[in-house]
Amino acid sequence: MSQTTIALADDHVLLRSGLANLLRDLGYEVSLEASNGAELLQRLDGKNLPAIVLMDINMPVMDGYDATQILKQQFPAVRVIALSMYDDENAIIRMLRCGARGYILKDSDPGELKAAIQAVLTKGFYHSEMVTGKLIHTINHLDAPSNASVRELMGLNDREIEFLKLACSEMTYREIAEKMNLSPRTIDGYRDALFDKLQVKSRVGLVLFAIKNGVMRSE
Amino acid sequence: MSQTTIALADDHVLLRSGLANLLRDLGYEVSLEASNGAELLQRLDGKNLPAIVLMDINMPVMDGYDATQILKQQFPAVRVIALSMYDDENAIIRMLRCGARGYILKDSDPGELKAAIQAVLTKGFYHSEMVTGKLIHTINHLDAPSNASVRELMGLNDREIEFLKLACSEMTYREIAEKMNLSPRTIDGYRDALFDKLQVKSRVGLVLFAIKNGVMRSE
DNA sequence: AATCCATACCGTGTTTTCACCTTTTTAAAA
DNA sequence: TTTTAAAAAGGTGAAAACACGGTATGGATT
Repeated sequence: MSQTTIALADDHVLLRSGLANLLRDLGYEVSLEASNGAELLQRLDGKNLPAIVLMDINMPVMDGYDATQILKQQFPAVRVIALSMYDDENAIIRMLRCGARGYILKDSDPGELKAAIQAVLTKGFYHSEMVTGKLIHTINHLDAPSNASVRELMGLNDREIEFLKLACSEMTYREIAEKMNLSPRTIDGYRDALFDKLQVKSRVGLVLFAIKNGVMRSE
Repeated sequence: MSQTTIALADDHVLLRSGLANLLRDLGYEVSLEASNGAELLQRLDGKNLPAIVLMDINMPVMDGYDATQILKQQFPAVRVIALSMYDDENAIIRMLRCGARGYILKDSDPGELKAAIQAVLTKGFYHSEMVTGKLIHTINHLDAPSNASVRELMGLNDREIEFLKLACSEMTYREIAEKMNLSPRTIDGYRDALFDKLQVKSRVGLVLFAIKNGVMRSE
């Protein structure tokens, strides 16, 4: 069985060389070293593709996100493992969305690097506990705040929340008034109260607030 | 150190009893067995709370989703591990969103059950490879339609998409015109064109469309 | 050169939205 | 019963949004 080939994309020369050495020690073949995403893509010629790319995120010219995305659609067989300095939640999610199969920190120990590579080769992905934890956190906290919390946080009452929901539609205030069995003037009052409470100054502001806070999702 | 107490909620008597036995064999104390979510909540009295609840999802009267959600806000200290027959992606996500700290299948082996319990006790969560895989899949595929698809589907051009993004703010059209270096009249034109293309009839409609189609999320 | 087409732009008029300030109604509290 | 507070409703005027029917300009196309 032939050796697993790996490509590197990282703008820090020393880190890149060190990493290449380490990978060779681990028994892999480093077939390509690029200093940014654009160079990597340009030097991949379609044949002799690496099995895996270790991709830095922050790189000049073209960063890891874009490079991964393009790589994924151009050469779907090549699997990307993101390589980053920080365990930033957004970075992780974003790289995964771009198609990365794994995400490891630059200060991981060689054992983890090898584990990641092997997992990606055999199972198709590698996700450390750190990544999983962040993922769960995102799933849970990206969850829009409930109506209850909106009520409490912003001091909105049932009627105002009902109005807010209706404001997130193409109805005019007059039509909303009808639907709520109130005078248009009363609706004016609700609107002004919400403008004040939510610190917005237009109906679009109301809609954006409602969306951001998950006021809509109830029905 | 006192024994870890665990509560069970499952409508299948046999499975429940078997599970209780197994847990006792593993060294845990089973303090409560309920046949559905409502019964569980009703029999938790605030003191003598279990450290962990093994929660079935499909139960009569009140299912695992609602029970977990209520439990979470009523007794945040109690940690829920979901227990399910199927590795259904939506079920997993939904239970995690409801506040479950772990998700294991009913046909897992006792070792995994114990691992899950210990992980939840010590780290606060347990997520098997199966769960992580599903999560990644969701993150990648639940992805909102891209700008590209909006462009294609609705026939919007770059400038229109740029306008659409700005329309999702509290700026007036006049201000948007300034920011885009165009006359307010031109903006009128963009608006009218979008109203037509997107089949909406107000600025709120534009905002709702943009949100629904993920036009915003780019920056 | 004439035509087409897309983009940018203009005029006018109506409706809706927003701001500010006042009054009536209702229901609970003193 | 009077007081008080909140909800509902109103008047007015200015700004913004919307509708409709046009014009000007600069490429491509023929």
